[in-house]
Amino acid sequence: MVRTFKLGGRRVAVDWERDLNDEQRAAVMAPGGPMLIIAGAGSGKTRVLTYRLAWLLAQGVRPDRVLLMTFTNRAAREMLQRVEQLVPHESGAIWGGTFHHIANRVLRTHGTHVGLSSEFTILDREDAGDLLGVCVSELKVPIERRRFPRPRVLGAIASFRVNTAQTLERVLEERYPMFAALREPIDAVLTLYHQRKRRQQLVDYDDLLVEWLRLLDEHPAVRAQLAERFEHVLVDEYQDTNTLQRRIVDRLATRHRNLSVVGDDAQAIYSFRGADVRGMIEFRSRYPDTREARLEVNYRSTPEILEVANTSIAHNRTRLPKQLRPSRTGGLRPAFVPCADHFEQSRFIAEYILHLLDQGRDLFDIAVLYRSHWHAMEIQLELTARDIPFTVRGGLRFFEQMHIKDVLAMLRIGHNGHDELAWQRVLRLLPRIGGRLAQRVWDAIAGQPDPVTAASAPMLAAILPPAARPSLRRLARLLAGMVERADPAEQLTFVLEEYYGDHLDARYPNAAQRRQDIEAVRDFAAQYKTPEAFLSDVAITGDFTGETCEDGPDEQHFVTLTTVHQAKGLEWPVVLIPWMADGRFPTDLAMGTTAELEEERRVFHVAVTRAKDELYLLVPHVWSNYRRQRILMKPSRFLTELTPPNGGTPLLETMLIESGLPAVTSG
DNA sequence: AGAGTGGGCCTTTTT
DNA sequence: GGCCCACTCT
Repeated sequence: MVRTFKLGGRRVAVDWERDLNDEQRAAVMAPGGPMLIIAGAGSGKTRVLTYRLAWLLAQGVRPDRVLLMTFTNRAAREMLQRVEQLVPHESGAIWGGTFHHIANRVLRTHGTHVGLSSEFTILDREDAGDLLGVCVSELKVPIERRRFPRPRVLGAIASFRVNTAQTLERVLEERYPMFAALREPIDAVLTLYHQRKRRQQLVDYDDLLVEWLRLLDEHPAVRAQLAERFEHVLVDEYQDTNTLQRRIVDRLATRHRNLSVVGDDAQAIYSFRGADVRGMIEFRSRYPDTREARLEVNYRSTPEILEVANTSIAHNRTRLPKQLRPSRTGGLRPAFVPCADHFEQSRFIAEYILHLLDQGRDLFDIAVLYRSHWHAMEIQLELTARDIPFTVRGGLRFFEQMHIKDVLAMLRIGHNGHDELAWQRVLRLLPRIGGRLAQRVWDAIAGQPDPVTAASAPMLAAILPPAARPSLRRLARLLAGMVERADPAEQLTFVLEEYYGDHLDARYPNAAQRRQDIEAVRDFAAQYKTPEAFLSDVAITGDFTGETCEDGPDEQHFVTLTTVHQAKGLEWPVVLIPWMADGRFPTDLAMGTTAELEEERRVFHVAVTRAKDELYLLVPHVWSNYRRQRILMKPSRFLTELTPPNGGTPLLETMLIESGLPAVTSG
């Protein structure tokens, strides 16, 4: 059945019959109203969302009246591109992106209602931490009560509070009991932090959402305007939304009530960020007339892999029961690989990758997925030693690396001369200037209408000790030259050539690599016309590394190393999961409560369902920790619980490591 | 006084 | 390995 529609003078043809199975088609062609699409891993969730969008457009819905909320900007981009191919329409007309991205867009135009000028600056996590640190020292919190939370932790506490819409007291009791006694000083620090942000027009990630919701709640006219505008609201990865986000969605859908949410409760893995699966499980209680669609046919994995996934997740109590059904025929059984220790584990991974290559696999076919970044350390060393090319997704996000943040800080000063954090950062880079002198310079220029000009005033250097004066003069000249250039790419080139390149050479052994990084940023920045557009995108998304890989001139192939969290939504023919030991996966930090353990099991579920053909689960039996103590590890309970109690066929094939590996080195 | 440097502590997941 | 603190050098 091919239905043809006339749209914008162009005939579009989509074969809804061929491209979709019955389950998918029901979801795609559903009428308006609230709809919950429960989409198991690999069941074509993205396809359903894109075809749903295409269907709506084909029905005559105007693209600019559709809102698509996704978990990453990349996901939005990919879906919208696909929709454009299916149903040609004006590019960029559909609003799509992460909650933070859309919030930024909304607040740049309507923010004045909640006290934000359109020029506000977005703080990333490190900036927020720096500012919190300043607040702690300003309040002179009595640190003799030793364990006062670090700025990072303070940020996490503040974030958890707003994202779950709870009181500070409650958050401390439930998640940070060790700090419960410090509620008052913590509260004082957070209050000061909030005041400082507002006074300087600074907005952290959470503020984007908080202020968006406040805008909708306190300004009925704005809410009416936005709710009227978005005739259809679609939310991806609904299982990972938090209270704040769900409230925003609810407000936006008040007028038309055409709200489609898609997700998989078995893949809810962001509770540490305030997300709550129950939001999805209890969707119907908020929208009693919800239409439900289920996608349970898995197109990705072999039946053997799915059996592991199904058996494992069945141990969870908080879930919407479902069973992934294979569309593929039988393949290899997933393998359990016991290793003597984590060195042998790394060697196995390296050698097995070489073995897979011999069998005709490509490096791109293979991924190593782990629970925490540091689990990959020895593996990286081993792969490097054997010249196996690999890429590490995440870890330090690209834009969070020190050298990238340094040059971005210069651009931030050019965009907003009153950006204190950027000034402090840049000033502290200068020889003979540390935190104290940086503060002194900032105090001198902060009140000036144009701090960049003020910094070049000849008299200013007099406030510094003689040794520090030349570096300040040089910085002033640099900034003055930079702001003469209007677009961000040129500014970056200027900064790199005139100053930062030398700085790198003098300071880092891998200066060439860092220089390349900055050049990559410059190339990325070339698509932006103004520094502001560039800087806010960079602040909200670290979603850039993928781009360099694809657009890079060298078509190099590599194995992927990534945390499970960052692997979500991706797939590989061969997946290796190291550290399948209790205390690692599940991590011992999340084995306290049933809820935590169930979340860990969902992380495992995500990991397993990334694999298409082959899955290897590795357990090192001994771990030598940083104190060189040798610690015995037990196989993960996620593996032992897979074994049928009364002697059925085991789900895993034990794969013993054959000799040929170098002898285990001691110490 | 404040910048630079070496030693001890610990390791979740991220828009 | 990364981060904070205490110590030493200018």
